[in-house]
Amino acid sequence: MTSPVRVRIAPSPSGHLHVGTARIGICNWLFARHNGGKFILRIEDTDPERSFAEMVTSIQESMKWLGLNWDEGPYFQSQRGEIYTQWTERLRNSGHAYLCYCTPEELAAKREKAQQEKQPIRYDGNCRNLSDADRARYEAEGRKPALRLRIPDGETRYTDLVYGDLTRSNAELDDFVCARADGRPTYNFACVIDDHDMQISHVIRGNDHITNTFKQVLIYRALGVEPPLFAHLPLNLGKDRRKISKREGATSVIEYQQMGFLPEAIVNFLALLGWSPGDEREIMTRDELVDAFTLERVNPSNPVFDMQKLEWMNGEYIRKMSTNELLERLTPVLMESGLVTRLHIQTNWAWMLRVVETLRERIRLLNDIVEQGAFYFTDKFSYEEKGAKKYFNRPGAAEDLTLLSNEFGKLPSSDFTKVGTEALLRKLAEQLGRSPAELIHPLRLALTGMTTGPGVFDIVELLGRDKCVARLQHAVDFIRKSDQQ
RNA sequence: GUCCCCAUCGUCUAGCCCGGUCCAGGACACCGCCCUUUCACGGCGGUAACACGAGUUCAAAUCUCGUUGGGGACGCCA
Repeated sequence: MTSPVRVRIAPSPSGHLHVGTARIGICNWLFARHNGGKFILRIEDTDPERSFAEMVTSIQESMKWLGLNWDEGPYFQSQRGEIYTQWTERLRNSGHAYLCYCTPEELAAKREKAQQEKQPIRYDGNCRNLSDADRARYEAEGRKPALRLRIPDGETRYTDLVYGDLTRSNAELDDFVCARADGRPTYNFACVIDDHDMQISHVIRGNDHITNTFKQVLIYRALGVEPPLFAHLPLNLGKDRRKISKREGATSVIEYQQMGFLPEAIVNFLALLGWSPGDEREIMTRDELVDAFTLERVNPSNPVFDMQKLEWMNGEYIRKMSTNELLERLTPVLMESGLVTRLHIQTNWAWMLRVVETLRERIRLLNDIVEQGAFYFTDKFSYEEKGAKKYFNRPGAAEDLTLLSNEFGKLPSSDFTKVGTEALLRKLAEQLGRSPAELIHPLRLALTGMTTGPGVFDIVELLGRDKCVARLQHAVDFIRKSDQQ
């Protein structure tokens, strides 16, 4: 690599950071880090109608959350007006562009007509060869002209680092607008100016930009400037095989964050969408990704975003993490649920660690802790209907639980351990001539309201004698009450 | 309508550039068994793919062409 590697991610602040944009960002970031280059953040906010300050903030926060630290920027296109003006002048004077007096309304009408008549949708070249008199007439009407690039005959080609040699006939490309009537640049023009001005070495973006690339190459030529290298990545599709959209459910990184996904899992998963290291590794650390990432290994076909696999991967990361770190990540989730306060977590850290220990291999998302672990923090839960039918709605159920409650109550608290209570229950079962499971299932239901969950004696120990006894008695009351009805 | 791109299990992919080692490997999901107080974790096993048709070749998932299917682009949006 002769020139230094400089890549960029250029989101437009019309919404939160989209997972598609994030994936492109990850690839750019990995490419920069792999090559010891720079990763630049540029905000494409030339359209004030669709640019929101709070989204600029949100995008940056999501980037940071994913660990995509940038070396330069954010640059804002909205603050670069003078630079564009200079280049617009240069383009106008180069003779490669001309003024177009057609109004947006006229053009829209023509486009619609062409579409209805199933004709190619293209600019008709109305203003391509205007005489001075024509121009004067339009000016007299008060029309403000836009600046269009005059596309030469022939064809345009470039070598894509992912898709290889690509060619397109210039006849297929419109004379497109570079500067609007008010002087502001359009996307393609601003993009070229910025990439050149920021000395971007590789433009790595979604393959929906391939058509734009031909146009941009033409701009570079008209300006007499050397274009960067281009690499287009496949587009990740939603389950419906279309460009991932709102209908999909979660489309922005922030939503995944709120669902309880880990940033490292998202980065790992997204990096593997359309790219693979070539061996059979799947769970890869950030460093491993950086080390292995090359454009050559990008698969050109569009992948489908598979949420189930993301969830699996998130679970892998949860299980890999130390319990201490997991608890730290769980803390905000727990607090938000209203189940516990931060103070309670902090003052009971050791106990919390044991709680997390019992749940860690059962959760895939951080948020799963709320539903699955609620019983550790509150007595206010209802009994799972199916479970109650099966374990409570049985002759002798109340008696069994009463017996268990009494025996538990008699146990000195020093013996109220996982081992101690299990031994007690098994002995009791033997005396009753029943299998331990016949007591264990109702016990779990009484203690947690659920039929699934951590080992019941872990729960017993963590809850402690008093809570266990109280919950058993509450269950007995519940059974007697429903028996009366 | 025009143009561009893509095509291996349901999904993500390895293999394709440099044809034989591929009756196609891994992962998710699914199914079964084991472990077990439940669920989960873990272990073991299973179902499942080279879109189709021609051609080149002794030999094609791999090369060529066509068909079909999918995606994208065609804005004074980005």
